Amino acid sequence: MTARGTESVGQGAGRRRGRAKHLLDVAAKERARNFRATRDARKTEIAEDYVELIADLIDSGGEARTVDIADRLGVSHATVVKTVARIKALGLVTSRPYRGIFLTERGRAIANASRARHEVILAFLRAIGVSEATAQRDAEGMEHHCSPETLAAFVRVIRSRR
Amino acid sequence: MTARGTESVGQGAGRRRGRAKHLLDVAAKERARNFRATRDARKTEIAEDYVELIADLIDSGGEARTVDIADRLGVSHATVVKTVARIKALGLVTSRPYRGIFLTERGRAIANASRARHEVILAFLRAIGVSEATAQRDAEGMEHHCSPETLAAFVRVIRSRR
DNA sequence: GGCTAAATGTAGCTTCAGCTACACTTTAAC
DNA sequence: GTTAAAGTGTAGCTGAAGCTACATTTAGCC
Repeated sequence: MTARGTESVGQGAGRRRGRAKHLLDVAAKERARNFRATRDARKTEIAEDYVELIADLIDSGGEARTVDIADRLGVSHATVVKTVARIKALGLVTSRPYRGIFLTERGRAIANASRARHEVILAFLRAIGVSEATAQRDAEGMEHHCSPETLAAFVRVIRSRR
Repeated sequence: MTARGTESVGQGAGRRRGRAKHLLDVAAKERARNFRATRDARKTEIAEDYVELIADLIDSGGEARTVDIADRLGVSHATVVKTVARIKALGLVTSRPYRGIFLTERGRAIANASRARHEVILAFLRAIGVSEATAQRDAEGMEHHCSPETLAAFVRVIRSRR
């Protein structure tokens, strides 16, 4: 706060250094928090994508294999191996060499929550008239950035359109 | 397709190797494309966040400085310097040592588009009853994952609620 | 005009997600 | 039972985003 900036609060657009901090900082801090939250979401979304997909594979076919995950995600199998090791360290899955990949209780809980959110967003997008293909695509991206409050609002919209 | 997998299409849930490819692959490829699109979005969203913020700073205060960007984004100034170098290489901004950061025409166009999307999402979230703070937060994250089609649907919802 | 604090830039590290290339197991077909 | 293809694992690279620590430049104040 030792800014010897011009305290001339009549800023305007032309000054070069020293801005009126104080008030503006509040909004800035607020925004920084939002960006931070988004960045944090970015870090967890890959883990969520994996457990959600693994749950799908297990539930619909019996087992989750490295190749299947790689195919569905569109990445190389080596990337899958590495990422699975990471989420294993996080306690979300278990695996033994050359055996399949399984969810821990925590992993299963996250997968279920993820899937529920995904379904809500998908249903919501369909409800407001978005085409199936686009809904599928956008839901994948939006999924990790919708707070419970927003999801609740989505549910209200879905209900109101039925 | 030299898979000597059991061509027994009556798959079920118990088999270990060799799955019925063919039909299932279509859905898998489709999904892979969605994941790929989301990953690609992830790569561009930081660049978009930067140009959008730089545009805001320029428009509302006259100049975009490294510290201001760092403050607003909640990252260290070193990170900003590095990222600005990257988006400069992409042709979105210009800068000279110890001088401010400015948008190129392309950068300005992207910033404008980004801001427009942001505003639509914000208005939409407010319209369906999401609180201001949450709307601000979620808009930040959703912004990069809404296709034009979805945005158009949002606009329709906003209109229908006025 | 000098001095000092703020701003900026640089160096070098970490983690993560992606890749290719190569090595090793499993398993299914014969 | 062998054997070769499919699947899995490992090594080592890249690029991006983040950090801290240190060096340099700028500019406001006296």
